[in-house]
Amino acid sequence: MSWTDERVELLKKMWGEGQSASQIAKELGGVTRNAVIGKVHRLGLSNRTTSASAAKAAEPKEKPAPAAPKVEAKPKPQPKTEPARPVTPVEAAPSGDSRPTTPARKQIIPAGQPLPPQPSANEISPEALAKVNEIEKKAKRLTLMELTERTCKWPVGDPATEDFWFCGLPVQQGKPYCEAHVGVAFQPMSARRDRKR
DNA sequence: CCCTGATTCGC
DNA sequence: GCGAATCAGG
Repeated sequence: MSWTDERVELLKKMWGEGQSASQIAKELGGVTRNAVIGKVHRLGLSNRTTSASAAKAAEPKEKPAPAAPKVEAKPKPQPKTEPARPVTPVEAAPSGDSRPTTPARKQIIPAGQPLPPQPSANEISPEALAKVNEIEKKAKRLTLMELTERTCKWPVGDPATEDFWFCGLPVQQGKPYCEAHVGVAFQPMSARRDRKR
């Protein structure tokens, strides 16, 4: 793959939006994050005020200084312009009953505790649900204590019963859930589709 | 260990 | 110009 105008443009756009090099590379396809980073540098756009390493490479080992005129004409302090960040909606806080929806919820009803009606929770694409049902078979079934940064925090079952655990599969980068659960947690809002059956 | 970006350098 | 390898940090 080569850096066509379109690809470069997308690169610029995404980079500007604060997307990571790996995400951009993934989106573009055919390139590695290294390629993206390399290109970013060549294009001149580099440090965004973002996480991770900001400017550590600020001290190269030794520079023979081949008469580098220091062509830096960019007195750009810090526009302090927070780029529109994607923002991650929820940080699953499995406390009490605050679960998004319980897909594979069994028909268990805690004695005397009728579950509150879950209105619009059934507007999830069948595909996504099916996917969830599948992965839940492989779920690590972790307890609250076992959850880590990279374990899916999707709750399964009812907290009031023994049938309660967290997915625990590897989370999707940056999200609190694994891929499958991200799929049902963050519905584009129009996964609507009338299956005629 | 996961991830991040930065730099180097042979191609 | 390109990007893998490497580096450096969180």
